[in-house]
Amino acid sequence: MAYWLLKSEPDVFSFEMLKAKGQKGEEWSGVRNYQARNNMRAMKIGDKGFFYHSNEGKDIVGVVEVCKLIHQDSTTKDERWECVDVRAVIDMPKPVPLDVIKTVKALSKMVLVVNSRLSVQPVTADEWRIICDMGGLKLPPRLSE
DNA sequence: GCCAACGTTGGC
DNA sequence: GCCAACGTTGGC
Repeated sequence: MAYWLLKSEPDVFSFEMLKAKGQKGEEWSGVRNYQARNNMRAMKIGDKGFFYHSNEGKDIVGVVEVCKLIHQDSTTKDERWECVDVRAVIDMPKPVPLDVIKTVKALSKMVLVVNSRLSVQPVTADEWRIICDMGGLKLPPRLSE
């Protein structure tokens, strides 16, 4: 299984809003960047991702999982743009801020740090474990629910 | 609000 | 196919 990080501006679409969608989750629509889309193409059902609040908060606030594979983005007819669906899994007991992440040497190669503009990015298993730990998640969410 | 970094567009 | 111009993102 692979790990990811999804960014959203909380005043546009926050983790709270995703939680309100329940088990059905929501389309991760609106991505108009090939790299980000290609990352979504690589996602499998059950893959986990961090939910990051950009602009406001600038912290990882929760964990999501992929609940529907890549499909046409319903917000456009342009066939280049596709997306997956994700649902909220759990809150970070203690949100992990970007400025703290930047102080951790083992996280200095994170895409979030190196290329802050990519809205859907891969996370390594090591990065996943470290951030879950920092966020007070006792153990990383299980490989399958 | 500014601006650096990045991606996309389009003229040549 | 190059690259200048432009638009957007997102940290600060």
